[in-house]
Amino acid sequence: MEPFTPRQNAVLECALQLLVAGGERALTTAGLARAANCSKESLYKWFGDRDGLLAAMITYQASKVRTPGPRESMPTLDDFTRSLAVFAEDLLGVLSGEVSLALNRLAIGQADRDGAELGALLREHGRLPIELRAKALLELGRRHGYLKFSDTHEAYETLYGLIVHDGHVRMLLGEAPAKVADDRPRRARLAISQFFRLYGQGAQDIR
Amino acid sequence: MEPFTPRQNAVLECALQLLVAGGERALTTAGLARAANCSKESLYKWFGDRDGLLAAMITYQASKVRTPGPRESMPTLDDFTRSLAVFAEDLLGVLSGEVSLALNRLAIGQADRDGAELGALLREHGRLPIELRAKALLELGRRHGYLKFSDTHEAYETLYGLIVHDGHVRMLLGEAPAKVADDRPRRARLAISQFFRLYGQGAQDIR
DNA sequence: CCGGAACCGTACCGTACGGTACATAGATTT
DNA sequence: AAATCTATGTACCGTACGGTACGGTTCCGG
Repeated sequence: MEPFTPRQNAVLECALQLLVAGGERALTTAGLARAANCSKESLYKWFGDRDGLLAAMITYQASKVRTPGPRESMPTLDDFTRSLAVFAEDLLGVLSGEVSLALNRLAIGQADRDGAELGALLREHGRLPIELRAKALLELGRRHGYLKFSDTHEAYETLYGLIVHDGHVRMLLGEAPAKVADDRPRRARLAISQFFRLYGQGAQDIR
Repeated sequence: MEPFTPRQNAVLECALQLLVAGGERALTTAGLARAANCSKESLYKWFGDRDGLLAAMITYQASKVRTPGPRESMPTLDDFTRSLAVFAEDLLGVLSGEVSLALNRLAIGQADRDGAELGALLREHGRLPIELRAKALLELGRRHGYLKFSDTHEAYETLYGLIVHDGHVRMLLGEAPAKVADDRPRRARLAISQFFRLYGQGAQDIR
């Protein structure tokens, strides 16, 4: 939708860097102009507004992350399980990333102003792609008879909860990501194992 | 140390109200002084600092919430299940409360400054009591033979994930609590049902 | 009745930041 | 070569807010 120019991308990258380093308070228009060797006037010309800049940062960051669609070949149950584990580790990796945390903090800190525009943006560009990818994966598993569920969304939310627990909020509150996302593979394996016990073939559907 | 005087409590209550209504930006010292009919000088005398005020707000709010210890009588499995469901609904209720959301947003918004003091405070006074209560409940269930697990913390985190999913972050990002905590009892029942399938008696422990 | 402590209301100060204006320098077009 | 467009850097403005100072008032103990 808004492919920025390379120059603008560089400025946005710089802005993300500032945000990660010092939080929102460190991201001032003057500071960004100085750090990125551009003028404040250009900032306002390009992004219109400080809020516009923040929004642009989110869409820019989202444009960097690509969510690989599931490879269609999914022959064995073992492959499918591995795919789920990869998803789980990816999810934990993304959520514990510095930039992700900084942007989420930013959006949450502004969730009261103007209808939570940034929050909506973050949900749409950040969470939705992940959600769609996971749901596609789940339904693929169901098609192959590895999973059994009637409500895809419910299954997805359960999977998310089993993987993340309350780790995301704890990290957002300042807990060290290392402490939360520690031993990511183990945690991913456990979550997937639990998920299979709830939704795997052979488990009766919940009602 | 922090039993505040009634007058100070009233001021803190007023501050919470301002925070809920308009977010952090609406919570200015001058505005609070005006709304609470007190002087800025008193604010600084009592709380030392704006950050001190924010910290006081958190401890004050925490002091209002009491977590009932589990009643020791827990004869039947049905009673225990009901207790778990009550915990689940309580948890969803607390997390979707206006004041809780506002304070979490506040702490997250400041999670970059001075070692995330507010975040630590929130974890200690807000989440820890809930965690302890839940763990006590879980271990009570294990003592009665209703549950089977080796790692209490792991079981607790799983329970938390099954109940909350990513609803907390979504609400923090501005999604309507009604949309997330909608149909709380159904969601609580589902989560407890799933939890029993993972950790209930008759389920082999995970390893 | 007196003196002091606590507190209110207001005024004030310094500063930081969002946003605008302008003067200058390269680059691109005509 | 002249003109135009774009971008930089600096200077500037208005405002909002954290923090402090001060005069006036109420309340309480002696």
